[in-house]
Parts: sequence; C-alpha cells; structure tokens
Amino acid sequence: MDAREKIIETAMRLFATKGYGNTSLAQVAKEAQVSKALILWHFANKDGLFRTAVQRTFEPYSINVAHHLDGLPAVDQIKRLVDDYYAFVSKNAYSVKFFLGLLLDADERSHDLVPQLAGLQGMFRSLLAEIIGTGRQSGTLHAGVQPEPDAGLIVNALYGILLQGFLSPGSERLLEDLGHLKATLVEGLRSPHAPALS
Amino acid sequence: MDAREKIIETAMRLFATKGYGNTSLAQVAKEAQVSKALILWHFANKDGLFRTAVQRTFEPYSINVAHHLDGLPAVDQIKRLVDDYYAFVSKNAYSVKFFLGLLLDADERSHDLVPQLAGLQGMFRSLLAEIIGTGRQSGTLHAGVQPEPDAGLIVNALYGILLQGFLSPGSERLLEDLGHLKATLVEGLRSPHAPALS
DNA sequence: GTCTATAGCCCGATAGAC
DNA sequence: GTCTATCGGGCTATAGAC
Repeated sequence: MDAREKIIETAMRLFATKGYGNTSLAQVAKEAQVSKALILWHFANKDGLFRTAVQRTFEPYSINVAHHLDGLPAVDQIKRLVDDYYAFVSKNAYSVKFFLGLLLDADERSHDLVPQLAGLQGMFRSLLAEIIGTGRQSGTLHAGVQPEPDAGLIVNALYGILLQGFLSPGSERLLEDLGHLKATLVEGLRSPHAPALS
Repeated sequence: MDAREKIIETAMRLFATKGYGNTSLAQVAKEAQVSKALILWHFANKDGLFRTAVQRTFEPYSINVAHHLDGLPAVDQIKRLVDDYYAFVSKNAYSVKFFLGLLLDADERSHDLVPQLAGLQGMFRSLLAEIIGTGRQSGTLHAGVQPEPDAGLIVNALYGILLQGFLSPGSERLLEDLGHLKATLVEGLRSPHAPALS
C-alpha cells in the first residue's frame, strides 16, 4: 500500500478513537510504520493531516443517498429508511461518535464539517417529509399528517436512540425503542382511521 | 474569594469550553491569577483538578429532582416536565455540551461520570413512565398507553431536539419540534378517544 | 519519497524560599 | 498558602543526507 494511504488510514483510526489533541504525529508514524518527517512531507502540518482524515472518514456518509424504495407503500418506505439509518449508525458507530464529538467542539477544526453534517441531516428529514407528503396525497396516509413536523419527530426520536446508545452501550432497550418508534410514530401515520399512539 | 475556589471556577469554565487536552495549567493559573504551583498544591495533579471541576459542574444536575406537579392531570404533568427539561438544557447548554463530549470520550477521565448521567436519564424516564402509568389507571390517559415505551419515545425525541440544537444552533425549528412533540406524542396519550398522530 | 537528527517550544510536576 | 525557578519530557516542525 501507498505510504501516504497508510498514514491516512492510521490517522483516521487514531483521530477518531483518541481525538486530535491526544494523538501525536509520533504515534501515527509508529503505527503506520513510517517516520514522523514523512508525514510532514505529505501533509503541510498536523492540521492538514487531520482535515484529510476527516474528509476521508466522511466519505461513506455522502454516498448511499439513493435508495431503491420506489413502489413500496409510504409506511414501509419510512420503516425501511429508519432501519437503514439504524444499521448505518450501528455499523459506523465509531465514526458517528467521532463526528458528534467534532460537532460539540464548535469553533475548532470542524467548522467546515458542521455544514456538511447539517446538510446530510436536512436531506434525511426532507426525504422523510416528502414520503409523508406523497403518502398523504395518495391516500396511503391519513389526511391529518403534517409532513415536515412529523418527519422531524421521527428524526428526533432516531437521534435520541443514537444518543442513548452512547449512554448505555449494548443495552437491549435500543431495539425496543426503535421498534416502538416504528409501531407508534410510523404506524400512526397510516390511513384507515386515525390510530392511537400506543 | 478563596484562591482554591477561583481555581475551580476558572477550571470549570476552561475545561468545559476548550476541553481537557486544550486547557493547560498555565492558562488556568493565568486566568485565575495564581501561580501554576498553587494549583498543584491544592490538587494532586491536572487530573485531580479536572475531576473536581467536573463534579462541581454536575451539581446543578443532581438537585431539582423534586417537582411540584401533584394535582395536575397527567398530560399537563408531562408537558411541564418536557418544558422544564428544555428550559434546563437551554440554560445549561454549555455544560450539557461538555458532558456530552465526555460521554463520547468513553474510556477516559469520564468513566465515573457515565453512570451518573445514565442514572439521571433513567430517573427522568422512570418518572415519565410513572406518570403515564398512573394516568392510565386513573383514566386520564387512554387504556392503550404503554408507560415505559411511551416514556422512552418522549425522552428520545427530547434528546433528538437537543442534538439538533447543537447541529443548527439558534434555529427556530427547535421550538417548533418541541411544540409538535407535545401536540402529538403527549396529547396522543390523552384519554377521551384515541387521538390521531398529527 | 523516505530517512535520522535536532531545534525550539510548551507542558506537567517538583524544589525550595517566604 | 503562595510564590519563583527549573527539570525532564513530549510535542510539532525543520534541516539535510540519501
């Protein structure tokens, strides 16, 4: 493998797990089996390496926007999105944690990442709202649904589950919460007669 | 003021805003107008100062568990709790951000804080579940409510709004989301006839 | 492109006077 | 309790050989 690539991949792992301040170039060099100087030949400084690693880590988040859920009823489309979301954050838990940490740092090296994350979340929310709106028009969902607020509520509940995952890792309650979300918030959108919350 | 107190308060502010790694004892000393050596006379090392500052920052979270919402209908009790929660995190946004960051660091200096936070969230969730359970028994809420899962859903939605607050600070959508949460998730618990989601 | 060696800085922590 | 002075070490970044 390219030495530069090995440096980037090592940096991705170390920055994501230990943070910027607690990761030294010496450690990256050691684990990537190169010299410190080589890192600074490929990258202007530690910050440059960090930014490259962040963008590389973010790549899997940008793709996969296109889903193949045409033809399904609105409720099933939403459930599919919810499950896809949960699967994605479960699989990429370590980088989700990383980005969340960067988000909280606010005024730091992450100032160009926040808009990217905000855009991503906006797209997800809009996609949900669009599905709900279409379902309302087609009569699949009941007439009283409010696409934007209802989509927001689902997204918020998902984020809450994400947060709980960090608070109580491995708890079996996460899947229960996810199931309850689908059983009430999503099922509650369904048409026939306005369904109950529980 | 006590020099020790001034050190702690300065440390609280700096650690919370810039993090552990990016806050040096020299800076704490400078802003607290004492010498570095004095800090290390009062505290065994930097870590000791940090832990003291963290516990002090956590203090406002422990109190105020007791609310005066006896006598109100269940739905109003829940709305009151939701509003209290939102008011608290809005007022203490900077320390909420701080603790959330510590939570994400996982295996660090925060290992004794995680149970405290988890306990706090468990209490909030249990309190909500208890109110829902009592409301169901008394007939204020409809018979189909499921106290634990429904409480979890509300809590998750609240956490999601919290997260959105960090993603899009100052957005007017936060209050809209909070309002929609109360209008659907909480109102949906109400007894008469099973209400719609939206 | 990749290395060794080192400059120069800031850090946490200690010693010891007052 | 509070200070000044300083030590030892790790850090980023550079110089320069190959």
